[in-house]
Amino acid sequence: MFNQRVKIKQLLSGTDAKSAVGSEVVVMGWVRTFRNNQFIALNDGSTNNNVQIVASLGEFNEAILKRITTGASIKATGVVVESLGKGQTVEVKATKIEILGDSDAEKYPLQPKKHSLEFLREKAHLRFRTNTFGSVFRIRHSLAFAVHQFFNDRGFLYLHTPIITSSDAEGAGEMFRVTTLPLEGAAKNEAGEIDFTQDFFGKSTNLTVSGQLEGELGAMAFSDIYTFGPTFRAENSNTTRHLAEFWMIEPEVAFNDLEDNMNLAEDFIKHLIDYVMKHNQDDLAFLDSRLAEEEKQLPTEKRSGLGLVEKLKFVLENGFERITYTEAIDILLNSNHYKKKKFTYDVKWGIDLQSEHERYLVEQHFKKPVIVTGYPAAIKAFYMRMNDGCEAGKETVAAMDILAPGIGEIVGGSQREERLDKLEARMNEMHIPLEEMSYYLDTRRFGSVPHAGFGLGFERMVQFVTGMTNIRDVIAFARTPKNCEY
RNA sequence: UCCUCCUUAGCUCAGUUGGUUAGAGCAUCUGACUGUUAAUCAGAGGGUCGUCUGUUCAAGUCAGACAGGGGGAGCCA
Repeated sequence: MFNQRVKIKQLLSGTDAKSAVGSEVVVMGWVRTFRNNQFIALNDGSTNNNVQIVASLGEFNEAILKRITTGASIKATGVVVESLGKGQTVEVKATKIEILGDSDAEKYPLQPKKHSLEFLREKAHLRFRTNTFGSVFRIRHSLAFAVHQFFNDRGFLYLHTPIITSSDAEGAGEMFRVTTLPLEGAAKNEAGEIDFTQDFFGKSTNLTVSGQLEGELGAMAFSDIYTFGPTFRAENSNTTRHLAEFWMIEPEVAFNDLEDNMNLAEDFIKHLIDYVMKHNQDDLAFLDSRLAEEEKQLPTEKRSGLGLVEKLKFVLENGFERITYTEAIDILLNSNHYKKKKFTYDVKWGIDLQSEHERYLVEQHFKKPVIVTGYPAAIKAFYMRMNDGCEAGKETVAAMDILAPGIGEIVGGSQREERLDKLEARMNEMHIPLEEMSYYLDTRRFGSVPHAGFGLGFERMVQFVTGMTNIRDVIAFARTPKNCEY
């Protein structure tokens, strides 16, 4: 057996470290730096912290030492000793060092210094080896685990909704077509259009933009379900908050109303933060200090004031602000910001809230996450439940968006329209073909119940917890317009 | 898709009102030193200044087009 190593995280962890002193260990990993021709900072990705391997002078031949370069992989055998130097409590005094894989120092792109995120983005296959991305992706892993833990503990069923779908009724965005038809010379029908009956599925198909509709079907049998999978949008969005391929979590719960839905979403987000704060302290501490350093470069008025860990703690300890859309509009209209005409987009009842409006509410007015409910029906999707007793022309739906500082919309959800007649009327109004959605309407025909759900953009959550400002830096290999490397 | 900024050594960046041989730190190589923490010291190599076109006696510097990237907006998660 080759692998009898101890993971660096375990080797360095408080109680284990002391008790290991005097014992022989094998560690394997990649060289971060080699200082003074004696001290190897070795990392294996289990933690942000490096273990220091000491190659005492004169005990190793030059040929081996020359090959200990940044990026090289080594296997070191040695004895755990209390460190003579500062900066670490224990270190490994090497008795044997084997080079597993050389790394030409002249060609290896990563250096023991700060690189720009833009540069590292172009070296996406190597950036995992940096402190920043190491921490980001360990936290991403923890968040994914915490998602399943949260729902599993609450008796939710993890429903795998399809990635290829034929439904295009939700209108959540532009879709990627899935086809095996040839690009040129595809069969045409009598009308001169491409004949999709000749296609693999016998109809036009796309990559999913949301698992919600299928999720609702599951909730109508299992009561509580969630999905967690990749989602695709072919929108030409070039921003720090959008990806063409991203991961989304969509719980759907029978018998929940909008308030239950909000409570679930708030508990969920807090659970995710809590889990990471308990399990990724080193990573958060590193990202915290990284952000603090970055903030120092900013002019005072642009600084956020709260450190990353402070921010997460604050969110954990305080309730999310809950306001209606109508209240939000009033707050905006009464703000000095509005009176001084500082908004680019006008504010009046009926508009969709613009980024600048959301940012004002979250970052200036409330300074905490805000849940906005009761949006105008005209700007929301067909499946959202119509609120009763609305003034004519001011119909609202039981929608809710959670807005987070620095990210904007992190959750979008609603109580669904469970009344068949109302749902059909709404679909007709919005020109959604009832026949194609017959399977969906069946849930309202046979034992319909009030139910609600929401979607949380996983990458946006990772952004929020890590403080990374560009969404391309929280997914391993980002897919964005004109960019599908690796 | 729109607005805006950027592109100079492997990396991060400087480069004056257009002017002769384009600079620094880190990295690399050579040597010295040796309990270092992005080690230090001395020296060396390394650039068709994003691409193309134009203005000019002369372009890294001015203008235009294109490409790539950043930030913002829209669409949304």
